[in-house]
Amino acid sequence: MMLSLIYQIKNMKLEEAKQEFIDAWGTFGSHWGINRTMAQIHALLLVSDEPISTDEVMEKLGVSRGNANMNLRALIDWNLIERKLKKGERMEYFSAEKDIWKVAVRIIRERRKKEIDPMRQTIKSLMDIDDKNEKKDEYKQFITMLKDIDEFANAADKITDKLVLSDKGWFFISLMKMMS
Amino acid sequence: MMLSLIYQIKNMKLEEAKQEFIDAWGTFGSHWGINRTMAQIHALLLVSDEPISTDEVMEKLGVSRGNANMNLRALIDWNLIERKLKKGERMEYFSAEKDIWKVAVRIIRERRKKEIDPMRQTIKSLMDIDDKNEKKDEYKQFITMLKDIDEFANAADKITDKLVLSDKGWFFISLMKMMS
DNA sequence: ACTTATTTTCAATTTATTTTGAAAGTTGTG
DNA sequence: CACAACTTTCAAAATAAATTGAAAATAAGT
Repeated sequence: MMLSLIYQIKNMKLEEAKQEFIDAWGTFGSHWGINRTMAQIHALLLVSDEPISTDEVMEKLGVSRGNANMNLRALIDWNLIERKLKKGERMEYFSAEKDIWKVAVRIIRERRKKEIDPMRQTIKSLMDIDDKNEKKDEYKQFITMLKDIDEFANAADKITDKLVLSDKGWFFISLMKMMS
Repeated sequence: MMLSLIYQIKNMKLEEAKQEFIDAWGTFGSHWGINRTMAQIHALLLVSDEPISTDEVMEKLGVSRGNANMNLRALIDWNLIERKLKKGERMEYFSAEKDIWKVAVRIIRERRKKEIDPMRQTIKSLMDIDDKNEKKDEYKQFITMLKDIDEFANAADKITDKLVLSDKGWFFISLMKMMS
């Protein structure tokens, strides 16, 4: 009895820390084009040992069923969490990928899809404008700028490809090589 | 006379392309935590040979004076554009850093300030929670996760430091080394 | 000190994004 | 197939972010 009280007290800080982590991850996420609820659900699942149901998400984060559902689906799309079915139960439970390396890689991949790929597409199409002006300085400058942007985007792509394709140890070795 | 008409026609596509670039950069920017007007002003200055005044920005982008002013200031804060004074004139003109390498580095630096630094700060403070629980699995797992996040953030920091400190050629060489 | 040109500020408005909640849809079970 | 258990959808409401515009502040010239 006394023991369980102490246990409660001891546990307090851990629970507080987890809560703070959830909030921080939510704020952080919103700076990264991930909406707050989505990031918070993700954080909640990251710190939860057991798979969690939609109702638990609603309760722990105080959000509506619709919101919980939509963002759980989005997290599945991003491949950050997965559906877990408990035998005998119909209700869906969700658990997060816990390997932070994989998490980061998947977030980066999604962001690239939204942020870099469309820009490269546009830049590429703009470089196709007719070259009757090729002698004009203004024209040359513009094309040069587009090329430079594309070159940079290409480097960013290369790095993220590396990231996406390699495993953690491998990437860190490459990184060290690069830094030396 | 005829010549100037042809000149107009020829120039058309370049101007169209520039306009499309401005729009695209605006959309792109908004995926990166940079508001549309800020990104569009930046694009406008990137494709403009001559320094441009607030009034020209307002006219070319169809935005209010307040908006133009605020975002021009923000771009100066980010070190992406600078004030140019024309002798004899009181009005301010602005011109953009044209070196895309530098532009990218500066954007990355600002984004890191907003997105990575505060998160690392929080993670660090969460790792300080009392370790009376050190034997508990749940506690250990949580701390391990925080450590992993920090390790990843640290790697991201290292890469951007490299980026910020090196010049373009140097960085691309490092990149090649890394890729090999 | 006054006038005029220019920039800055910021409360109010507009626009964009997120969230709600209840109805509609789906699925498994007797 | 009817019911209950659960999930999905989406129009409406709430919230957050960007933009306006006009007044206040600043600076330059006379």
